[in-house]
Amino acid sequence: MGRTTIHDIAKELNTTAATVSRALNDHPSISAAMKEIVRKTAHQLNYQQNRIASSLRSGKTFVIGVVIPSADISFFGSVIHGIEMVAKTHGYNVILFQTNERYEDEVQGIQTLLQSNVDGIIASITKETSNFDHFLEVKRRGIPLILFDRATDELGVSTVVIDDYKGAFMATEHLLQQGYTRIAHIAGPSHIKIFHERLRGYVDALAAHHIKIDEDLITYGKVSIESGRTCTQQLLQLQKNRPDAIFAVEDFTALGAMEAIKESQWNRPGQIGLVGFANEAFSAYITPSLTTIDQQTALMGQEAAKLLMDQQQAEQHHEKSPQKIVLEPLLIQRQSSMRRQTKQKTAS
Amino acid sequence: MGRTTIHDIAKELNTTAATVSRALNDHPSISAAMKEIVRKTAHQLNYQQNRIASSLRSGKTFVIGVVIPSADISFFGSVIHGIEMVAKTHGYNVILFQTNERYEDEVQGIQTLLQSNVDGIIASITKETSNFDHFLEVKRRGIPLILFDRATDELGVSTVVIDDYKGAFMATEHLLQQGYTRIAHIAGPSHIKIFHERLRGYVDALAAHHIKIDEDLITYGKVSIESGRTCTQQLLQLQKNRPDAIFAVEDFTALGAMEAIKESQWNRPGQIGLVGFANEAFSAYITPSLTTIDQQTALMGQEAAKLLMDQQQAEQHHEKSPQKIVLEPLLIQRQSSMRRQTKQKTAS
DNA sequence: CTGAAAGCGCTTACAG
DNA sequence: CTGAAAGCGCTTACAG
Repeated sequence: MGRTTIHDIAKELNTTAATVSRALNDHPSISAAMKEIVRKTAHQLNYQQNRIASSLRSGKTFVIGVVIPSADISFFGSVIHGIEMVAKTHGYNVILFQTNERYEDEVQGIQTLLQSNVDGIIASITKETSNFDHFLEVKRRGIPLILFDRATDELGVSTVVIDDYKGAFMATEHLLQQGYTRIAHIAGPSHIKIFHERLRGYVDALAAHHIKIDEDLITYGKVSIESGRTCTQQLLQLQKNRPDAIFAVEDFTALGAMEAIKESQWNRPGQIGLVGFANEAFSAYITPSLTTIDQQTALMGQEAAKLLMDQQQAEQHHEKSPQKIVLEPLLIQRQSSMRRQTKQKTAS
Repeated sequence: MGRTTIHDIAKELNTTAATVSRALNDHPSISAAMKEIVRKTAHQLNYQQNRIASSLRSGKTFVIGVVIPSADISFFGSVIHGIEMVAKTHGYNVILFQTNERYEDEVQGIQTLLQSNVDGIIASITKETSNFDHFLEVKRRGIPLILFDRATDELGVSTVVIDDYKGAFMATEHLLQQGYTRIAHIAGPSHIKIFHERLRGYVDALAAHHIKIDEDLITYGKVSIESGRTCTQQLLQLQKNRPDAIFAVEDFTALGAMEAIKESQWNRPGQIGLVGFANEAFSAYITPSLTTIDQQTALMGQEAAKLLMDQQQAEQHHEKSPQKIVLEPLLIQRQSSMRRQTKQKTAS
């Protein structure tokens, strides 16, 4: 009864725990013969290292903490998928902590992770967070910290984000290339950075193609299906300069826009172009399927984890200066933006 | 430099680490006055317990391991959401391990979790797994194990599943109540338990309403959009007894069926009823919106975590006999099954 | 190449 | 009510 320890193996072989430990950890000063016999015996006795004991002594836990709003949001589910995949290949485990967008939970999460002596933390901050003391404590302890998506420059840590500006630029340019000329934008609240960036991308894409910005074609929504519908109804009521295409700030807004278009008199395929942003799970399956911008969510997690793994190495040597990784958005072309409705499948 | 330990607090107060430890853990034999001063000092010195050290000594880690195919699948994302929420309120952390449906990864995951001395494991087994030795090892060590969704009776552990039979029964009965009488079923591979249960629910619902089973109306698909489309095309070609409704084994199959229906001559609203299973993210947003069965995924995680928390208590006293929790499926009524197309919104 | 010894930071019987 | 001491299972400078 009771798990096999290195002492059991040592006793079996008439040697010491120190030697067994070194052998199992492939320490260079142990003879090949010794390593061999130790490993064999360990296997025979069904030995499994006690990582807790190892961690306490060595100061390394091989655990990283991930702090996200909710695993129930597909975006974050996909990111932690990427994180865990990379972490695993480097021998690290992942502790998951959800904040549910609450600042207090975030503070508590960081504290628990510090108590657990994690070797690093990857986080996406809550919408509520404006005080960063808990993250500063992480830095003060010398624990590598990576922020993704919801990042801030205030902390001077490495970040992984997607290029919202470029994504919006691509979306708008795609509509132009399809031959649309009066492209409207349903924006989100401008004080939120990602939405502001998407607005900028839209504006600059038009400018780059020498199209004058028409303020009437920019409307500010509340990032919801309902809001997308309402905004679109307004846009379609414009007397002159009615838009012939809409770039919506994200897919749910686009979905509402699509409904409004379908209910309008301009409901023929290709009549009003539409592009969303996010590549939500539903966007491939609605009718018409929605052209959108993919955010490479799993890649985002992988890159964040890779940054963290790099910093694990770097710790020994010298502090690395914070890195800023900006992922390329991907244009996913589907039916909703195609000017000429060619024969296509709904799903793609 | 260096974290505050209980020894630092003890020195500050001219007492011993033992007393500090007891005070912080609210041990009954410590005076209220002592507890008060210890807590104050701990706070002043910014003390945080080292959970690793605590775990090594006490044998309890307050960590549970969760083993799932992938966090990138919305079903599992939702379940781990539920698990983490409950675990947190009980002071437990969650280590996440993904198998990506590979048996070897599952074995390795269980091994890592055992090395980390987790206090319990919640898992959903891979499609590949047919050898359960790694799970038996968990049992042998006396570590509580809970299986959800992909469960097996072979291990004699507690499980949380959804009532697939009942969900299918409800789906079929709903179509009957809408006035459909020739209800077809696109089934999945029958050797997979959940699909077989859904087939049984369909058959029994018809029987309960004295409707004779027509073997021509039961077709076996491959659980994909394409398969749903093909199967539906076949069904609609039946000369006599053409179905007036279809119950699809899951939502992607239903999506393919919906496309086939729309492309057919029976494409008027309410002409052919359709119900899916799973309440996938897209199902509310396609046109028409898809009636389906919700699997209460977050609740599944919560129930699994609650079972595990119960067993943490029980361990001290006596082994609890394994429990089997069967969750109620929820019928989500949307447009695709409505006989009379009343005025409705697309999303609900 | 191997061993003896100390110690990571806690918890907890055993005394008093 | 508090203290002295042992020990959880490892790792790792220090000797030889």
